[in-house]
Amino acid sequence: MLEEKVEEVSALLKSIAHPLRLKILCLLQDRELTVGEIREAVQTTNANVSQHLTIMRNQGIIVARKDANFIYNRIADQRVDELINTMQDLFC
Amino acid sequence: MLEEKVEEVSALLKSIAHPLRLKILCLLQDRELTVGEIREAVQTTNANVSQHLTIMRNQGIIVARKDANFIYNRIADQRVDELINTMQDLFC
DNA sequence: ACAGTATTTAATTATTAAATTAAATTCTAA
DNA sequence: TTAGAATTTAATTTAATAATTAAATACTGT
Repeated sequence: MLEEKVEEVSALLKSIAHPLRLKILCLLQDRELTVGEIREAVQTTNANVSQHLTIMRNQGIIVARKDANFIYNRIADQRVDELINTMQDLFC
Repeated sequence: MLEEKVEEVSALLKSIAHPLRLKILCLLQDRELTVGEIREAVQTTNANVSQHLTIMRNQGIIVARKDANFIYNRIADQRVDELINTMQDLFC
């Protein structure tokens, strides 16, 4: 793997390598969810979910769509979806 | 993904999600290498390589074999090897 | 315009991770 | 048995992450 790719991929992994973020990504595998729905599913605070979503948005993994005062989140990068699938196949 | 698995997989990802460690894993994909060989390939200090190897050994990703005063390292978990391959397919 | 809901931002604190340097182990070969 | 090479360990410093709380923003419906 080229140096440049190593940096890119390790940055991507870092943004997935947190229990809450991994959980969020699993929730978003087959649907889009609002911050509130995610908060409800993972049992933490809005601020906490929001901050973790921000990390993943900055990484380009997740995109948000606004509708009224709800923000719907979904996985932006198809490859990340495939990576999650692979990890589930391998480790679950 | 079950809560228990989420913890397990995110811990695994964390131990891969560092540029130096990812680089080391790529180097070890098709062979075993000593600490010195790895240090040479990644251009850092022995201590630094050693510490990163320790992290991956503790995670069970890497095993070491001692011969004379050399320590040969290799990937211990076949699934990690497959994960690296998948990432290369997806992102390289 | 106002009250209420959803989300983000900011600030603080605590925890964990990383790199560096030097000292300590472990083994070999003479 | 001692000098030298390979690796680890320990200690220190610096930096990055995470959670929490409170305040701010953005939008809705009345």
